[in-house]
Amino acid sequence: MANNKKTTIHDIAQKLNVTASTVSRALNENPRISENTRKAVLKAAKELNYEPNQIASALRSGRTQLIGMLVPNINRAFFSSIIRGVEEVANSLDYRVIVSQSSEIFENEESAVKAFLNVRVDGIIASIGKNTENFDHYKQVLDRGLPLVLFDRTTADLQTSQVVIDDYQGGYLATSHLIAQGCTRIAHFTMERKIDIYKERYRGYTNALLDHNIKPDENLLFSGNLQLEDGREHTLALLQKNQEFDAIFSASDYAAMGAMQVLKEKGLKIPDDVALVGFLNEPFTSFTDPPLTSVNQFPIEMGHTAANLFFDALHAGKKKVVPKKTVLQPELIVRASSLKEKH
Amino acid sequence: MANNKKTTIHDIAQKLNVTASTVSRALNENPRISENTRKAVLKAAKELNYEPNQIASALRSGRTQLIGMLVPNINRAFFSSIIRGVEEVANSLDYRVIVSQSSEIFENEESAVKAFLNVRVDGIIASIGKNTENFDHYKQVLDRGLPLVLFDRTTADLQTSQVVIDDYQGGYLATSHLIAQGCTRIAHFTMERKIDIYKERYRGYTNALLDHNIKPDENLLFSGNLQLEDGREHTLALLQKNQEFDAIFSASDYAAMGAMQVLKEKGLKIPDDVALVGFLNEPFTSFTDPPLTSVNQFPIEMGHTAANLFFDALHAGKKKVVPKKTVLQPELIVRASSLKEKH
DNA sequence: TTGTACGCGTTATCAA
DNA sequence: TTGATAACGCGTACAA
Repeated sequence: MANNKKTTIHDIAQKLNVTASTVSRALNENPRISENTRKAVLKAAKELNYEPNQIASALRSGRTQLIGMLVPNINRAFFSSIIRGVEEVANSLDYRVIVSQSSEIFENEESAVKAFLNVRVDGIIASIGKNTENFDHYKQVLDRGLPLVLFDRTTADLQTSQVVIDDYQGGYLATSHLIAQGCTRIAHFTMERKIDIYKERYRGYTNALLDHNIKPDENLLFSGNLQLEDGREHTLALLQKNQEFDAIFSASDYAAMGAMQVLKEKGLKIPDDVALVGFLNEPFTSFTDPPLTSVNQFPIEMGHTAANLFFDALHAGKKKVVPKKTVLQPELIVRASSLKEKH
Repeated sequence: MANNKKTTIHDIAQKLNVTASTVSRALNENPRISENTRKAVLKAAKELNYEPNQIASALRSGRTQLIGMLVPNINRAFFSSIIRGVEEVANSLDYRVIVSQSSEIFENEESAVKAFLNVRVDGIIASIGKNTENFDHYKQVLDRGLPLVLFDRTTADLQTSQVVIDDYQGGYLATSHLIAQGCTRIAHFTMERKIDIYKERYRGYTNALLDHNIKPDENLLFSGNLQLEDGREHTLALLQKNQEFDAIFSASDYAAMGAMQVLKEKGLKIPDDVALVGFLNEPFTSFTDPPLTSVNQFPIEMGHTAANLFFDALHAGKKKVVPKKTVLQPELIVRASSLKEKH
């Protein structure tokens, strides 16, 4: 069946007694072509089962229709959903997405960007690694005039478009909700990093307290890696220090999960004794017992936005547009872990 | 800083007063070159900040170092872990992975494969969509002599390498474990599809019963889409029909989760009244209450294996090797949902 | 061991 | 509107 030799525009040209350039024009919606030859070319192309060679096209035109996408971890629901969002937009415009993951390792991040540049991607969409403090590899991308869009984990050191969610608002929403449920002694689990997102969530938490005339208490603040184990430790510490508390707002669902485990082990009722709110809206949050209230970051929409910003920059081309920063509003998904009976 | 013009092998050649072909050979570990010039070229390349243009190389050599990877859903833990596994191997060999998702829609699957061929990937690693019954697009890949590796969702209609887990063994392990816990009335949730995997799990279930002299009972068998809602319905049906049962083996964690919810709502104790085993080992299984026993499919290892099979086929080149089928052994992860007190 | 010459398939720039 | 020609950057027979 399948021809061993792939047909090229020359084959089509030969068949129609025209030149390859005419065929190329016909295939690329070039206006400098008559409607008749255009139709003839399209017909012949179909007959000969022509498939364009994008590599040759890329070499000549300098455009590969490839987007390099860099994420810390592909098998985290948040990131894979963002990839999905980017893909949806990209594929609809006939672009392909190349994915690499840094695994939060700086060297991987550097080499992935370099690899992207070597395959001559048309641009890069990336989320910065936790421990990255040097951005030269990203600057190289910008120096080459390629679009670079950052999402979620961004930095002010790079003058480029970015999309984040309003982490402050997320922290504020979560905390206000707990206060509305009657909680006044609200602990917070956070992480100390250069990354802004945790600071913002913490700021939202603090301001929500202040706005409701509750004085933030340092004894209720815990910093760690926000993994399940950290949540367990923080909660045990809370209990051991005999701190009075009636709620926990964790900047990550995993640490919230650790808290839930410990609270249940100690016989405390959720949410009546301690109300619980996480952050990320990981898939598992609806499967815990009780289901965990959390902050949804709309990852698919974030992917859509990142892709749109990318194509904006791409189409702007040389004439450097002002980088745009899009801030998405998060949503508090209220579940049983924080919803007290009407009081 | 960054040169606007990217340096090519010609620039290096000029600087060293040699020809581009010499530079090319030096850069490609071609043996037909003296050690001296090789070193000189490498030095000059570094000085001029040379980065190879993989597009030009691909056009000339016919190899893009790109692997097209097709999955039903990128944001399912099982699949994103497999992607991760493939990436690890591929990147270490300087290959990049292009990911597309079919979303279980046949047309997407077709167009993704076509897009892969257009960018001239060196081969494809894919998992077949649920509803796919026509494999012509995959046959085209094979006709072109490109490596094609199928994972998890495979078909006997295609003569190509594949990697699956031993679903039969998974079903057998799960069921035997429940029997060892003293269960004799074990319900099974399955799905009716052309895909083999569910049939195999069911076969494992049946044979485990028979091997322990338990007669399979059709009244304990439920077929659906294996989503949470299906699990709920099946369990309610079990209870309403007043069927005697002391365990449920669900071919999916989601349906098992639905069962867990209903059982708890009805005041039944897990595992004492009803023991519960799922399949997939989704991340959430360790966060449920009680944690859910499940069958681990080692997705990352599956990705490694798929990549290795891919490179086997790639290196075999034209001399069509016999397609290999690798069967990975699953592992039962025993958690509290099925672990009864010693009896 | 190195150079010469050409081609991979397409697109861009002329000129007609 | 179409054709002729060159070029994108690299790899590889073949010759030297």
